[in-house]
Amino acid sequence: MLDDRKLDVLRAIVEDYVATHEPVGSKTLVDRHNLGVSPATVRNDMAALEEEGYITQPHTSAGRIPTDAGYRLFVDKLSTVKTLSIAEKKAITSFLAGAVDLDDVVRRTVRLLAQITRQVAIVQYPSLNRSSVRHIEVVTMGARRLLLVLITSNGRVEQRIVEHPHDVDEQLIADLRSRLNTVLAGQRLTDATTSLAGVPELFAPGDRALVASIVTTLLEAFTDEVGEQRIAVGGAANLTRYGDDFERNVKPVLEALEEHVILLRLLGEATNPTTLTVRIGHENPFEELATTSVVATGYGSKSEALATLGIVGPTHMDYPSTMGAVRAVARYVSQILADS
Amino acid sequence: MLDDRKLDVLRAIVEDYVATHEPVGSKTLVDRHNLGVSPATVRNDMAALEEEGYITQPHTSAGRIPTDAGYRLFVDKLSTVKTLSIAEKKAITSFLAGAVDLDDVVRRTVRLLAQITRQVAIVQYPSLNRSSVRHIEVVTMGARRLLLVLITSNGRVEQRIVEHPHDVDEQLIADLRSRLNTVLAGQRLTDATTSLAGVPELFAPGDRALVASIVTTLLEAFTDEVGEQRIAVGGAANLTRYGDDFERNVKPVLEALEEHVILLRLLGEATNPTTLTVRIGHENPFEELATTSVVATGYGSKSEALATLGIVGPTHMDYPSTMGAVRAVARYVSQILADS
DNA sequence: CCTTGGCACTCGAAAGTTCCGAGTGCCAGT
DNA sequence: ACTGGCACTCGGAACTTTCGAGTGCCAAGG
Repeated sequence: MLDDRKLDVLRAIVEDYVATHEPVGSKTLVDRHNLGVSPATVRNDMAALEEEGYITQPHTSAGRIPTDAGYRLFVDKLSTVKTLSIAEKKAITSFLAGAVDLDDVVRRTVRLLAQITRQVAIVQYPSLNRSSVRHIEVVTMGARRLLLVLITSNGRVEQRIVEHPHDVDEQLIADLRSRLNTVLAGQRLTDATTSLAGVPELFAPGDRALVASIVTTLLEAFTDEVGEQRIAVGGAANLTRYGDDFERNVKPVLEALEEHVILLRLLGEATNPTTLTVRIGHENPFEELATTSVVATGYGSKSEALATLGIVGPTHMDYPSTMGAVRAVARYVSQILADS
Repeated sequence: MLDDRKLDVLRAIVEDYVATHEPVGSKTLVDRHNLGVSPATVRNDMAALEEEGYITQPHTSAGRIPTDAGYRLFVDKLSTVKTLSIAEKKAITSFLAGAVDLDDVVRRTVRLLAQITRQVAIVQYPSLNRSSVRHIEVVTMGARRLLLVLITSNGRVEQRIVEHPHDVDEQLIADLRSRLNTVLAGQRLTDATTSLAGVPELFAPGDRALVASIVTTLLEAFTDEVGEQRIAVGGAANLTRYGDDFERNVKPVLEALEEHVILLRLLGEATNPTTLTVRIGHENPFEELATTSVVATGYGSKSEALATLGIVGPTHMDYPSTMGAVRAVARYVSQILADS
């Protein structure tokens, strides 16, 4: 039904449309891409492609543009992910190498991804699901306030403030600090609940109320973190290149960028860093983003994804380059994180 | 030159134009606002106002719109900052009260500000300039890596990783931790340089290289932080309400939002929380943002501003309401921070 | 049987035209 | 000093015309 030449024509249409953002007709197509046939032949092929639902006409007498299905076929069968140039790779590593801490890695990654793809970039912070407790610090802040600091194995730091009714003995704090660390050090965050259960009983009855409230806050911090899933976004200015029809294309994306819950659903499950997820137009779970595609992948260790990163852009994006960039960035970030 | 009625007319023009976004003529003006005079009289006044540069005509036969100077006069002399309703105030306090840590306060503030002003909100993280060292933690991460955690008096936590060539003795770490805390506790970040200078000499010659590198990293963290000035941004989706002329109005703002250095200059110096800074159109330091106004103010303690927050929006915004909202949010955030 | 040149046809976009009325400035009258 | 009246301006909306890229179909040719 769809022989090789028809597929060639589809590929040419996609490439042309992505480059020009204008419906492409049979004449221009044979001019620009050297398919060895006449416009009339191409017309027949186009009719077949339209029949199959891969391309469509915006209005009766105009060229064709790819449908979501057309892009899908293009991505799956007709294109190969473009690898970056050596210069680009170098730029990536050197840009990421300057990061001073985990937050900085994420910030730099977003910026980088936005710059090289020229799209809106989204990076999920590494999840704490798999991480464990490195250290817990308890510090007094004024007479009746304590600051809890949680340091996790992947370098993330969380803090919580605990208020308490009476003044607290420094000795008690020191005691608490050492006990918490003994009990929790090396524990998975998800396992901490059981370990913490017995802690209050180790203290004198008069102190138990305070200790219990600290333990509760700590547990909250653990579960919050496991669930919360922070996200960084960048490159929103690239939305201005979407072309016109601002209301339909740009506004929904801007709105989605504000809602991290939506972004998480867009990014989808963290995949293995070698697998790219591409969601084209209506394939993504939000109707308002029907003219928008998502290219995402996991990052983290080779075997196990820590979190997801990706880009959001118009369906008529340059998939091979974008996919190459996303994949490359994910790899290099994984490398940086593995090193540190 | 400009009697009271002319000023009334200017006020009416600004209010009308802000409400409708359409040039306003003498007839409609008299209809909507009950100035007790005829359109002809208003026309004369308008001619005078135009002469003085407060209003202008987009084209010969259209109504007038305020110039930047017109808005300036309106803000300075013709309007009073609108106070929020009790319901709004309650909503603010309850929304901010749920914050779990400093980062969360900032995130919530941005969101809140964006929502009630329906503009793009910008919040600078509290500066460390005035803050002091609460605690320093040194934790081993694997055999050859140390994590430094700096906790400041205003609850901010910074982290740095230090690599080192040989394995490190736990005893040395404990020693280092206690000495650093002894030397630094309560010190202003800006004063820390001198205090830290003598620290390496307190250790055995063999350990001094390591200690020195830690001290250096710590100092870097101090100065970085004092200089860096992090920023949170939200409500970009409100840009879609700018009206058309996307390229001229929206694009530059989106671009500015990516550049935190630019945002800092836009926000300007932190002022006392009771003083609002309003920068209208060309008054702000970037030509591309000539159609954009900034409303900002400091927040922090009553006497001393910690940092700045504000909004960015089109020059034709509702200044009284916006200013009221910005001021109210700044006050409530200050209160929250003072409490914690 | 697939390909091609030819041809009549379609229809959106761009350019041109007309029309309307909100808005203006000015002046004479109260 | 204010007002009603009046001639004038000119941008925007609505309509018309023109243009040409693009199409589908068909008959002829390898």
